[in-house]
Amino acid sequence: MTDVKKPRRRPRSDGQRNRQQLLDVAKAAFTVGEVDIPLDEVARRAGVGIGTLYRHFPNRDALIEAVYRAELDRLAEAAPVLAAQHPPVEALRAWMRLFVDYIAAKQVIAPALNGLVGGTGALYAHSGDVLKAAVNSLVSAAIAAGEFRADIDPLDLLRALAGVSNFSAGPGWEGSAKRLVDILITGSRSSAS
Amino acid sequence: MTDVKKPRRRPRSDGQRNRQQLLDVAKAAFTVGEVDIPLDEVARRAGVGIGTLYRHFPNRDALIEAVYRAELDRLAEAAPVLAAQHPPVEALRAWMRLFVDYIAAKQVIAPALNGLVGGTGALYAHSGDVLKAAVNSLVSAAIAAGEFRADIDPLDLLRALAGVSNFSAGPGWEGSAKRLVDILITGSRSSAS
DNA sequence: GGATATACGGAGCATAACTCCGTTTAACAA
DNA sequence: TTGTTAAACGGAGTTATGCTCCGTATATCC
Repeated sequence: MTDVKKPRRRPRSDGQRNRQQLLDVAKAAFTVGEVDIPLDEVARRAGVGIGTLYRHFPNRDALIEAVYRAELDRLAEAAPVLAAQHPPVEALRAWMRLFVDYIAAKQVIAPALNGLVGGTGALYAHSGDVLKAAVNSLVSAAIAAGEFRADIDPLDLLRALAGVSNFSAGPGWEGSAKRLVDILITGSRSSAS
Repeated sequence: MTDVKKPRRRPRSDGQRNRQQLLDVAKAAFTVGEVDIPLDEVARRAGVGIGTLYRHFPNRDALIEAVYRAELDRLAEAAPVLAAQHPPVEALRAWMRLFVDYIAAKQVIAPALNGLVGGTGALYAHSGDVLKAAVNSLVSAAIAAGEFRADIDPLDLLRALAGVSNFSAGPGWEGSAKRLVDILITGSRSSAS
């Protein structure tokens, strides 16, 4: 019953190359706002056949997810680094701001996030976890240091942050988002009422 | 150049009836989670031809928007009522909780919200305004009463709230969302840090 | 160099969005 | 009530796009 892996052969080099090319093209398109780009077009730009695209990514969501996941992983990786460099609360604040910056710079996350939530939700199952773990560690540290109330749910903060990404249009958006980070931090402090 | 209106005739009754029927069917479908329901199916359930649907709503987004807008308007209307019944901060808290309840009860908003943000964005232009006005009045009152810091942007709170609607799956979600409301309120108080 | 698993490509199918236009009907006036 | 007409209807047909299928090509390994 155990899932046996028998990698009889090393994965083919052309396969990996094409896969990466597809991801690059897709990411580039999403970043420019072409969220609804036809998959045929993605394949064309990547210089591969449509069949190849579908072999690597069984459907549109799978492709978006792959792009999305890579970005989120990088964001999550920043958490431990920040935790090592700053006191708990400031580490959290810095991370949340990074989150905002990240969304502001690459439109990948926000648009990809939408249109997926309504779908299978399978994306969140994983990607959620990796981010969840990141905030979790930061918030736990703040609570352990007595800076945060013990009843703060890290997910709450993540949710609020994700919301901001939905509105990532409009001028002055970034500053607004960073103010929100401060509100959230302040509201979570143990000294607060 | 002024936009002249000459309603030579009263709008036809069957037209209005069909339009309403389409809205009802669509709302019902969305509420049950059938966000991707084919428009032919919507027309069929409403007992009208596909042509009729498209005359009333030029495309899918227009239909979703119409449903969505009606719901948001109702939510916005609650703001003045609550403001009359409670002191400023509590009115805001109550309204934000209503927001959460609303999302929890009817899945209309969350799924419809997604898949539209990535689109034309025209939806937010209006619907945003009506909600914006609602929160604005509540927050302004709280600031005027000296309960909130003067630099609080009502939109920040709205954004955070909208984010929660994205994660409206998973157990214990509602309680979590309400905790977030409290965090936001606490973080906005003038007494805080 | 031969065998074979692995990957490729793109024609073709299915589905769903959206258009077009001939037919029907509600509103109004005489 | 009946005639006129603007308004609305319906659904066949067009187009666009997601996705499948399978014969061909090639990287890997021996």
